[in-house]
Amino acid sequence: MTLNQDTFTGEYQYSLDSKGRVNIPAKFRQSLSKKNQNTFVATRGQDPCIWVYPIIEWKKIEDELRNLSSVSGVHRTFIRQIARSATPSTCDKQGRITISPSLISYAQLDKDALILGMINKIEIWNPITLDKVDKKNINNDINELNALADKIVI
Amino acid sequence: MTLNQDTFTGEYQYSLDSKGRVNIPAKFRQSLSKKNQNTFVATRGQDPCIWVYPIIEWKKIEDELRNLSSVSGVHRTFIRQIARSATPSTCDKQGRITISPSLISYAQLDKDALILGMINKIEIWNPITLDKVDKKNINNDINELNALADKIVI
DNA sequence: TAAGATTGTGGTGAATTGTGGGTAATTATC
DNA sequence: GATAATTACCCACAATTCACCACAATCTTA
Repeated sequence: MTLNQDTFTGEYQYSLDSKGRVNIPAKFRQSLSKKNQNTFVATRGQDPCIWVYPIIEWKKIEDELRNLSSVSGVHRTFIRQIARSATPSTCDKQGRITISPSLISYAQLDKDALILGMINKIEIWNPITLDKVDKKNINNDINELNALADKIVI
Repeated sequence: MTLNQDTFTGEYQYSLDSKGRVNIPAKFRQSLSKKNQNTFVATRGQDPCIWVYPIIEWKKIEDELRNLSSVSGVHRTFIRQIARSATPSTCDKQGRITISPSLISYAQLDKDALILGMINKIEIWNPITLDKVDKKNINNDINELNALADKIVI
């Protein structure tokens, strides 16, 4: 059975090699629609991880950013934070993308890279970091989860 | 893979040479549409940095400025800041543009130049200055930034 | 269970890119 | 109008990046 296109689920532990390359899980590559031409855009996540978008999806963000006026200081800061770290990367024949050094250091990536499917995007974590963040969040979120129940049915 | 044209993302650290030349990142040059004929317009940014527009994009800004009424003192000041320092520059065969001495001193540029993609334009910073501005912004605008992020980032 | 196909990882060579310097053309100055 | 200064253009080298190849481990299928 074929799932939705450009939709990512699951968890994979791969290695980041000495040249900053990580493998994109085969299942993710299969889900990726042809339009993307095997290209992703990696950028800073809101958490200390890397967000990887199919390029088609990223272009939507780009269009929204384009409509923000640079007369506003807040807008400028926002655009800068998102845009400066955004780097496109096409899968090589082995299915890997290259991560820029600044993103690697932002996500504190070492040898191990944990790849998470997040439906419309992919997250890359240092496993240790994710562990810490998970533990921290367990205690926090009960109220907000209740609020979510109004929005989504599982 | 072809991204949107005339759209710039990413961060690059290059050097400003003794003749006031900076390299335009190869990726930016590839993104630049033919119509621009490898020509940019550099001007003062609203932050202490240099803004570099593809000439086509710059012409749009000129049109917008034209429509601002000079009756308003704020408008006049705004137009003056941007217009007086605007200088066109075409890439040489190595992909560099020349920055005018007055812009160099405005952005307090030394040997190192940090080039940022800002979607529809390019920013050139002294890395140290950007660092300071970053730190200042982190504390100020968090609420507004989060609000923006909720709207735009997916 | 065995054979085939697929997937993840490391390394190598070729093409591209960034940087410095030198020469010709243009502009400004006296 | 001649000279000096500045600007623009071109060449060459070094470093980096990118695309490809090969192997080993894993999964699939008959």
